[in-house]
Amino acid sequence: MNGDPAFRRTPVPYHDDPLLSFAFIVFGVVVSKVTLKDVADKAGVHPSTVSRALDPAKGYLVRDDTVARVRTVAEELGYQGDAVASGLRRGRTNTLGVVVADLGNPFIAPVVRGIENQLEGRGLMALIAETRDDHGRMSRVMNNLAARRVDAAIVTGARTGDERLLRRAQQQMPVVLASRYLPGSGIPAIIHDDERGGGLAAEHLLQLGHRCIAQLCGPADISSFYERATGFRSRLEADGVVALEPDETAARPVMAEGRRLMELFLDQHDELPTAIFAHNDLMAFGALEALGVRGLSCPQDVAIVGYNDTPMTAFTNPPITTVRLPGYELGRMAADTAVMLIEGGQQTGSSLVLQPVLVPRHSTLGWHATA
Amino acid sequence: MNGDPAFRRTPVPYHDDPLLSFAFIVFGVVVSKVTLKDVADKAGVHPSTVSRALDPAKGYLVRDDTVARVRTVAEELGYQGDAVASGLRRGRTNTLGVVVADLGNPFIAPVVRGIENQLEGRGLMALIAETRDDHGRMSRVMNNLAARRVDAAIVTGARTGDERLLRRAQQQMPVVLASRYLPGSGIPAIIHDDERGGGLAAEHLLQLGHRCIAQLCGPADISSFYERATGFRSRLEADGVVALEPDETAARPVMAEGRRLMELFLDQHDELPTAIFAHNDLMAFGALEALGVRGLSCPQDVAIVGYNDTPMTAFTNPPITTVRLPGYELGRMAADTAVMLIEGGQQTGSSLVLQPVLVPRHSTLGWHATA
DNA sequence: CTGTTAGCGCCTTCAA
DNA sequence: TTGAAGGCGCTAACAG
Repeated sequence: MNGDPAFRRTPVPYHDDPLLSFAFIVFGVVVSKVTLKDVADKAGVHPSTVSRALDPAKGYLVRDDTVARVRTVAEELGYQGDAVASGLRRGRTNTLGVVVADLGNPFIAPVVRGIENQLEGRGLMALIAETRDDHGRMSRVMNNLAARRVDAAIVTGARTGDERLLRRAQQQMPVVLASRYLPGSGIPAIIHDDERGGGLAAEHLLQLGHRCIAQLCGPADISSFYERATGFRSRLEADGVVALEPDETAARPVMAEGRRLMELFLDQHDELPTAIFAHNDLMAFGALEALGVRGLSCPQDVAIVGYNDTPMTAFTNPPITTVRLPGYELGRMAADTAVMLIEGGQQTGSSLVLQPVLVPRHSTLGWHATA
Repeated sequence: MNGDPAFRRTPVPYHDDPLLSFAFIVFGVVVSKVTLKDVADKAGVHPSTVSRALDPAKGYLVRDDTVARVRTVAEELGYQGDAVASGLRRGRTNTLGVVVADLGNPFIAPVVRGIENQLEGRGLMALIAETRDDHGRMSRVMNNLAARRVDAAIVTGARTGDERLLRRAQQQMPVVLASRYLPGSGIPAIIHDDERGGGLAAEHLLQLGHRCIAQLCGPADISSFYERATGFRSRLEADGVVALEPDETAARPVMAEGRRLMELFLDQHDELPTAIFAHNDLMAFGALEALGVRGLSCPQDVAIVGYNDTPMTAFTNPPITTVRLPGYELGRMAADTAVMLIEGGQQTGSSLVLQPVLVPRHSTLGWHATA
């Protein structure tokens, strides 16, 4: 990598070979842009024949030896079909938009992975965009996807305020919500049962004997956090326990906000709760930090439950009890749903709901009532 | 979300309004596909005028009031430009391919994030693909990107065996390597100085008094692991210490392989090393597990150094000493380089190399010589 | 400043 | 089984 020539890419008319319409200069090397027509000319057939011969779904229309000849010529010329032109003609780009709130959130990686893995093999690819939980960005992103004529969009970063936007987007492409949904919007969604997840967290803490319990809530305009909160509260109430909460919810479900809410709570309440439910693992770590600063330790002084089962939670100090969500599966199912919608399949009606599992670890199991 | 009507998307000729060439049925609602021509007709101008009026870079060619009128009509009709058609005509898709080895590797998230954030605002978007370190997949992915006429590709998942493939890909689009590079290939790369990173790890351990030191190596055909190994070895040798190694390297840089190599090492060597350098944090955790199974603990029995400074390493048990890489920055710079190449800029010559930093934590600081 | 013309590369009628 | 024709939606080049 020393002193490479400029990497130019200037289209120039190519005169030497009448077969080749165009050529490019790349790294100083002339490279042909071979088109269907070039292949057709060299093979002595019409471009449409080449098109048919090279399309697996249309190959049967062409005589076998013609197909073979065309294939050979295409190979020789290094023909590389143009998906853009094909997309324009067919009205299909074989591209999916994937809209996430935060690429840095560890929960999102398996989801994207599930989507990508499910798309691969079908010739589809994912265009990825990050909204950072910002409505303006969401708007721009959806417009951009519409302009690019993606065949469908999978949105994992929806907030309540985005509903109108997303319904409008639906007029241009199928939209599938993943992980976060918009109740009553009619937009198909693949989600996890967060009300149940919140309930599982509550039940676990109750069983361990906790009665003074707090929760640090994620943004209330995001379905998954709202439902975690509700599920948690109602399970506690069933046992006559009231969930304590700081008087704010997190602006974004990140570590810094977990820390801030924990501090806020400690400032506002004299009595230390014996257990805390943080709405995701990131916030749980923030809470952990805030406790540490005040000389409190987990699980001796306070038990903590997180959410998501982020890969490292098993190895943290202490290992964090958390609610595991099937992120990879969720991604795969969202991709499947999108593909089904693209192909005009029937929307079966209700959202698909995946079930969470509680994973007990030392952050709660290590706590013992000091009575 | 109960009993939504089928999500059909059938193109139908639209007769009621002669202005509108086409309409679609989406969710049972007829939605127009408004084209430039529709806007032009309604505004009483020629399509090219609309095209110019709506293109920020060409707007100055059109009289202000015409621009205003066109804008209004476009708004009224809900005109949404077609980036596919535009791309075909202009020979530019405003799309970048981003090829990663493993979307699940926590190091990759900030890189992708850096790329995406740098692209956003320039109207570019990233098509993402995962190779899973598989040569066949890499081949298919690069072909797919070529067919889609991406303006450039950023490849973070390159292995030595992919060199020919990627040089061929360069004839169709600019290629930028990120994180992993191919020495001598002439393909521009943004990397981190892994030889230095390995050296930092070695130096740290030597300073703490270790003399019996092992390393668990990542795949040798990936530049970054190869250089970590070399940098580590040579720094140790400078102090007359020979790096111990199991007789295999990891097939893939993942936790399971870290565990396997650690076990292999323990089986092959009678003497327990006092410190271990794992080629990334994932492998470090694998090693930690393997040690735990044999009743050994870190840092009391063995000190461990990881690599990457994966977000959670600060919170693990024990917190892991690791080498921090500027992943987000690397992504941004790779995107910048790609954009520069797209715009025909000069390739400045050498690769850009970012510097790693050692982050000392309890996994090494907690170790004390038992002499 | 605006209109005309001519495709970009492909695919899908329709006709032979 | 193949060819001819036309156009997807947009934009660059050329006139005026």
